[in-house]
Amino acid sequence: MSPRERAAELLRRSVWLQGHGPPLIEALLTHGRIVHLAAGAWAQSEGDEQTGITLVVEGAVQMLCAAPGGREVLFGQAGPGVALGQTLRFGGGPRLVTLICVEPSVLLVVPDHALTRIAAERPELWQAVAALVYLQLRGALMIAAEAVALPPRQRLAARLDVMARTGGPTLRINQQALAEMMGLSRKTVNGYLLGFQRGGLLTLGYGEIEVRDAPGLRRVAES
Amino acid sequence: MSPRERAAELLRRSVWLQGHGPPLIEALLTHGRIVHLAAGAWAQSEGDEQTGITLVVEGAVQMLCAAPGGREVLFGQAGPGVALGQTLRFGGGPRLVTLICVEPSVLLVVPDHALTRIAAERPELWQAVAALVYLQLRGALMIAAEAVALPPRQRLAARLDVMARTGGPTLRINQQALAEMMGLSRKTVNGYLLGFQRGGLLTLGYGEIEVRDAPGLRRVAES
DNA sequence: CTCAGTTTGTCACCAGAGTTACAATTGCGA
DNA sequence: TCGCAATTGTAACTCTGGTGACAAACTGAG
Repeated sequence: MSPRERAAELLRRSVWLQGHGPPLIEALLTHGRIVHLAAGAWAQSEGDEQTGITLVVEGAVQMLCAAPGGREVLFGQAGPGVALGQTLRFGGGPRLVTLICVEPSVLLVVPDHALTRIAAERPELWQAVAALVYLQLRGALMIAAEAVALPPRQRLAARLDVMARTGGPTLRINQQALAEMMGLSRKTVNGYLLGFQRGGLLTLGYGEIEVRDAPGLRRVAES
Repeated sequence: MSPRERAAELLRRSVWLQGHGPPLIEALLTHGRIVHLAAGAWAQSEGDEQTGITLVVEGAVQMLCAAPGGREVLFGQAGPGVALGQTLRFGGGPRLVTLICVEPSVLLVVPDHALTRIAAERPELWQAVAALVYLQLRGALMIAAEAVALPPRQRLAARLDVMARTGGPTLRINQQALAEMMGLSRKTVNGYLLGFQRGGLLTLGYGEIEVRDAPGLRRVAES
C-alpha cells in the first residue's frame, strides 16, 4: 500500500474527521505533502511548514515541548494515525511542540497556508481542526493531571495503560526515554517495571515493553 | 458597567477572536447567556449547557480535571477574561474540566447548540474556536512540561510567574489550593514561598500573594 | 563470528518532600 | 466586641526517589 493510500486510510479512521466525508480527506491529501524522514530527523524543517497539521503515517516520532530554562522535555511518543495540529499565529514565541523521528518515518504534512486554501472552499475544515486540537488538549490535560495527582508508581502504570490503548500492546520505547517523559530516573522506572513484570502485568524486552494486562495496570493507577 | 458590556469588552481584547470583528462578538453575546453564581457553585449545571464556550466575566473559578481513580484534581484558577472551550462530542466519558467558583462570579456561557447556530451563518466561528482551544492546549502543555521537567521549587516559581502574567500581580489564592495544584504538600509550598519572600520576589498576605519581581521568579524557574 | 555500542539490572548513599501535629495569626459574622 | 473558622508558620520523623557508578545482556554492523 502506498503511503498516500495508507494516509487516506488513517484519516478515514480518525475521530476528528468523523462526519466530514471524503472530500475533506481528499483535499488534505492533495494540498498536503508526504515526507520521508530518517531516524533522528527533525520533523519540522523550516519556513511555515513548521505549522499546520502533521499526521504520522508510518514509523514513530517523539514529541518534545519547550519548558522554562530553554530545556526541551520529552512528553510523549506517537505512532501511525496520530495527528498533531499547531500554529504560530498566537503569542509568537518558540514552537510549541518539536517532533523527532525515533525510526525511519513517513509523515503527511499540511502547512498552514494549505489549510487556509482548503478552508476557502470548505469552511468546515476549521471545525475539524478545532476537534483535532481539542483531542490533543484532552491528552495534555490528562498528562498534567496525572503528573500532579498521582505518585510515581501509579503515574507510570496510568501512562503505560494509555500508551497501550493508543498504540497497541507492544510499546517500542526504551526505559531511558520512558523515565524522561515521566519525570523520573531510569532506576526508579526500572524498579517499578520489574515489579509489574513480576505481577504479570507486562513483559520486558530489549527496547520494548509488552503490555499483557491493561486493566491490571489501570487498577494499579487507581490504587 | 453591565456584565454584558464587560463581557463584550473582554471578548474584544481576547486573542482568539482577533481578526474576526464585532459581528462574531455580537453573535456570541446574543446567543450566549450571562449567569451569576455564588461562591462554591458548580459552573456547569446540567444538560448540554456543560459543553461549549465559557467566559469568566467577573470573579474567579477553579479548574478541575478528572484523573484516574475518580479523583478530581485542581490544576488552575481563572479570572476575568479567561475563556474555556469544551465539548463532549468526542470520546464521551466524563466531563473534561469542571469549574467551581471561588468567589461570587459572573460568566458568559455559550452552549454547543448556540455555537452551531452561529456557525450556520458565520462559519469562521470554528476558526476562532480552534484558536481558543489551541491557546488552552498551549497552557496545558506548559503545565505538563513543568511538572515532568522541573524540581518543585522551580516549578512553583514558574507557575507563580505565569499566574502573575495572566491575572495581574496580586494572586488571590491560599497556600492549600496552590499546593494542591502543584502536586506538593502545603508545608513544602509554604517553605518555598517564605524563601521567595525573603528574597524580595513576593509578599505573602492572608489568602493572597503579591508578586513583586516576576523576572526574578522566572530566573529561579530557569535555574 | 566478533566487536562496539546500546540497553537493562543492581548497588550504596543522601538530599528532599510527605506526614502528622500543633501554635499563632487573620478575617468575618454574631 | 467577642468568638469561630480559616489560614499561615513551624517542628520531628519517615521514607521515597535521585545520583553516580558499574556489570551483565542484547543488538546489529562489519
